[in-house]
Amino acid sequence: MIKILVVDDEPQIARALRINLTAHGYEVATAPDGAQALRAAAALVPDLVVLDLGLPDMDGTEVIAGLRGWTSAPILVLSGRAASAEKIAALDAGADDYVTKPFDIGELLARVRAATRRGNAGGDSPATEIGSATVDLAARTVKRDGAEVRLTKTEWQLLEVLLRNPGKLVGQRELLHRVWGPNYDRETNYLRQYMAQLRRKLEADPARPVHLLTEPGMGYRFKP
Amino acid sequence: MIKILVVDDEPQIARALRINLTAHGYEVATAPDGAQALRAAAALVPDLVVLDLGLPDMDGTEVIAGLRGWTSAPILVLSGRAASAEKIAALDAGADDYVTKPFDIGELLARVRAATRRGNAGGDSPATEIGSATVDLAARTVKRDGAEVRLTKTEWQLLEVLLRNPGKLVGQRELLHRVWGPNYDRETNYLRQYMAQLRRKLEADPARPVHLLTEPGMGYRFKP
DNA sequence: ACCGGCCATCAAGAAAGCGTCAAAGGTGCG
DNA sequence: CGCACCTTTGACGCTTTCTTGATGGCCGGT
Repeated sequence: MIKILVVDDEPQIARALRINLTAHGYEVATAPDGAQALRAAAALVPDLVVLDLGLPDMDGTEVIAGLRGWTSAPILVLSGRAASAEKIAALDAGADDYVTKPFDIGELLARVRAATRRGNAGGDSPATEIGSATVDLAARTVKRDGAEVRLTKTEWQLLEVLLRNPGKLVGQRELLHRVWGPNYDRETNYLRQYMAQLRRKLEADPARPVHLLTEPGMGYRFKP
Repeated sequence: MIKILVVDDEPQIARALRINLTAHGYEVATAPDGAQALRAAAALVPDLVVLDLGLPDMDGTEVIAGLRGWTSAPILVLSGRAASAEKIAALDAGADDYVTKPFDIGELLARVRAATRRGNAGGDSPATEIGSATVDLAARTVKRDGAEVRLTKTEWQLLEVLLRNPGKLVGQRELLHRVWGPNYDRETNYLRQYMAQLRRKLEADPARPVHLLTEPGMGYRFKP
């Protein structure tokens, strides 16, 4: 979850931002002035800071400088002042973007996405645990006891369908359709063949599977 | 020297930008339309692109998409339209900033500084190790045992996609799309050809690659 | 207890994908 | 205009993977 720190002394604006950002899946914290903003930033280590320049206790550039001392998280400045000199000062102090009030909330969200996109570029992907093995669907890697395990294309496709429906039973026909195509309905021997291979590569005891389970007559199930 | 590509169909604006940017120590190239912009970007590999959205031949978001396939250099959009929907579309297409005309040249320069600062200090160590070879994506250089290794344009594009996803599997369709364009889907022989050349130039034992790996039936992977 | 259905496992032949070599178009440059 | 380099093709062994068939075990129904 991406953490955003909103710094604004006007409660209604802070509240509006919090609601909008939270609704879009961000984790939001707020601070009403510069001192608390710096403290909150140190405690939370946010991934992005939305900073109003019109704070009661400190100058905006000081806050930026205080943040830039130890973090390189993007800083998106809000301000009522449209003067170019103000913008230049903020940007050169270390801000990444500058939006003048009144602002369109959709545009602000787009700028937030643009700013966070860069940080996410080399990011990690979610991994699923299967007993002693770790499966990374995005990277297409499997690690087991530190060693890499290689899966073939068909094995990946089958495993992916199961892992994307954790705990749920997936019918044999659905598995066949998703992996081999709509013309395959009754080739359950394919499933047996490849489930056995997956178990051999992932389960601690392939003969007695714990996570890749067979539901006789119906299908298969991945149990986390 | 930081290279900037200015894309604008209005000669006086392009000229004004070139003069101002050059005066501030940047190396500037210009392009009057989208097609030439993409060609110039491929040839120059700029560190930043200033892009006017009102181009005669292509939609602005198409140009952004075309650039984003190749490079992750910051894109600063200029536009006469102040509508939020336009801004959101451009930012979500991959732009990093959006400035409406008429703009203050000082502010633009500050935004250029902010965008380039992020690229330099953003924590990305531009040098990647591949066995005995050292690849610098930003400088477009490869050194191996002290000697320079030359890569062709296509080789660079292919290598860049892989290196930007370290450890991750990149599907062959995605590789074809990113390097040769969206009309290439099944020309896996291209991939074989160029992967072989890259391995010959980078791997210690091209016949038994350690870093540029093949995942049969799926794609290729760069393993650090 | 017998039988039939379903599943796991093993063992081939068939097919697809990969690496490599070689050579024909294109393009830019001197 | 010719040259050099890069890109695009084509073809051929070779390995890996997919497909297919056969065998034996487990379980519920008769």
